[in-house]
Amino acid sequence: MSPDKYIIEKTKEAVAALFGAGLPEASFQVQVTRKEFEGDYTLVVFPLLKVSRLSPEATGNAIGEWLKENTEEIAGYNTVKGFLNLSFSNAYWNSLFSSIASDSGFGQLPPTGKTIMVEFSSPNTNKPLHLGHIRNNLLGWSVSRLLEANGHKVMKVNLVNDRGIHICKSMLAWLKLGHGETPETSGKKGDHLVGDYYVAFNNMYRKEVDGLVAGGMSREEAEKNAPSLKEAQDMLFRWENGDEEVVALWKKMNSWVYAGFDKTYADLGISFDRTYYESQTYLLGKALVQKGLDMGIFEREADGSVWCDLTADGLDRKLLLRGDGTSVYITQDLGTAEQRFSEYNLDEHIYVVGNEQNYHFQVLKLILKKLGFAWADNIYHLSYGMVELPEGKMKSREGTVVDADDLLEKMYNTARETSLELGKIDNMDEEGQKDLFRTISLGALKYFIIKVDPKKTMLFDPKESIDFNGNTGPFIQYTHARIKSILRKADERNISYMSAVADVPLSSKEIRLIKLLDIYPGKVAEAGAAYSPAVIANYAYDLAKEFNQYYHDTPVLREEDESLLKYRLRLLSVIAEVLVKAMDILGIRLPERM
RNA sequence: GGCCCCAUAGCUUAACUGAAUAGAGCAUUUGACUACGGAUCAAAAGGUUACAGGUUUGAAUCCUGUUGGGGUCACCA
Repeated sequence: MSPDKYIIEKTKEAVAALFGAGLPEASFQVQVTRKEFEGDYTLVVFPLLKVSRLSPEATGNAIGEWLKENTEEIAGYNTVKGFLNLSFSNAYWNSLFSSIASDSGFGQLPPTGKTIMVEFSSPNTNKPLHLGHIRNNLLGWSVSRLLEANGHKVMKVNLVNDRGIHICKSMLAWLKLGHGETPETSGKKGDHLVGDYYVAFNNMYRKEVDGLVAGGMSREEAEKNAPSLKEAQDMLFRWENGDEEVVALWKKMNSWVYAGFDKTYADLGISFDRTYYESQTYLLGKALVQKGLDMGIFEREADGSVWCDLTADGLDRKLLLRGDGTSVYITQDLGTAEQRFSEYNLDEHIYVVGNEQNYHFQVLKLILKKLGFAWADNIYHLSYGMVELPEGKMKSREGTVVDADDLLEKMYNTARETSLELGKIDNMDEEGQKDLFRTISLGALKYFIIKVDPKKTMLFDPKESIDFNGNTGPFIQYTHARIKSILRKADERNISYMSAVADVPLSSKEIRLIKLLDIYPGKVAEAGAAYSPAVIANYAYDLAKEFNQYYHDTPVLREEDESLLKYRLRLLSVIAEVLVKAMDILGIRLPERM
């Protein structure tokens, strides 16, 4: 049993024995003792004063004395103000560590039987992925892994927005200006190629608008009537009516984009269990609109459009079907949600989508609830903040968008330069080096993004790139490489430490390390409940830092006492394992050497 | 304007359900390589947790108001 739970249980007994009264669970609060005080764990005694009817000090001392007398594990105590600091016996720490070390599934919580779908990434096919998508992808991936560690069955899905006016714009520009250019002939990655034509369209369009305005038309009129926009709209119409030529072009250009996306996803190390395409789902939801009309919760206007009035709930009126009977974004979201919940019998559905869509998801849940779906409550919008640059928001018009592929390449180069400079891997073969540079650069990027609380707007400075020192991914990777290096040396000396669980005296730093290891499963649960991989990231850093401090003044391999030597090596190996597990949740690999 | 989110050291950021002197990293200053990995460690300095009230034994955390920033309120997705 974990020390904090143990203390709570025993304190309950103490309170009953000493004061003859019981208290609710919430009255018992235990925390790790702060460094500046003597002790391992601290009981907050204030909530217990009600029944003790004594001063905080007297209450703490009475409970401390009782615990010391009546348990083997608690060896000492002191009370400072209202805080009872308890010290566990050395034997207790030894046995706690051995139970952690022998648990091969440590940190993996028991199966819950729940199935959770996580939708993330969800790109448009008219432009390449950028920094914002990276945050989305990394969050979606790590939350999925986190929920798996919490014992859930997780299904990762992507919903590709492959249809609509935007892709028609790229297609149109390609027809007019492309001269048959392909990824092969141009040497461009498919998503970038198509993205370039999207930009080209907008340039063409803007010129037309300016021309019309110069000819005396109002800007508003001009923006609606520019010929290229009309053409794009016509193309969308033809697409919706299955025009073979348009559909063939659409398929061709989308296939280029998908090849490009696949490369970026592979570079990021993420994958999906299923990919949905809007071209196949955009008609879903119409039946639900009819159902809502039948139930009387939706209303049809004279022009045929259908609305849901949410003003009574403090929201607005929401359009669900256009006057011409076609559906809008939310219509298909209603439909896909229903389809997914029934097809996979989901217990929960998480959407990893930026916070600019908070309102959308609020409306979505509310309408589903009004339609009578109990599972509407099991939809969770994992809303994350934007990634901003030092000069402010990323704006495609101003060319400040940080491209995902560019960024990955720059990170790779930085990692290579730094590693080669340090010269520790000169004897590694070329493939091994490349793999290492990739691991380090991705580790840096992923950690940098994931360690920040998802809901906060975060700042990313590409010029300064990303640090490799301090609270960073590479610091944790480095720590792991150091531990592995020590363990390799132990192997060379044929020291077998894997089953070393002797009764040895532990230093305070060793106890701190064991304490940290012990709270890992709790951190996984905490992070899972909050859908926040950042908790795990910060935990891994704490553990790595604690190890570095310990290691600096404890020359492990020089220890002459054999049982102590083996014990310490075993401790290091468990630290390395836990680091690997924690970082795996974040999608970050830890190299054996670097 | 209505609704939602955010505000912590010069910068980037922690702090689970309220708890001890608000933790880190970067940058700055200083110290530690005759090493089991210096991508390290030790130390200094840096805070009225935007502001004003309130609740509480106790508030960065909860409540009210103010200021500042962002988002959203499309027959776009």
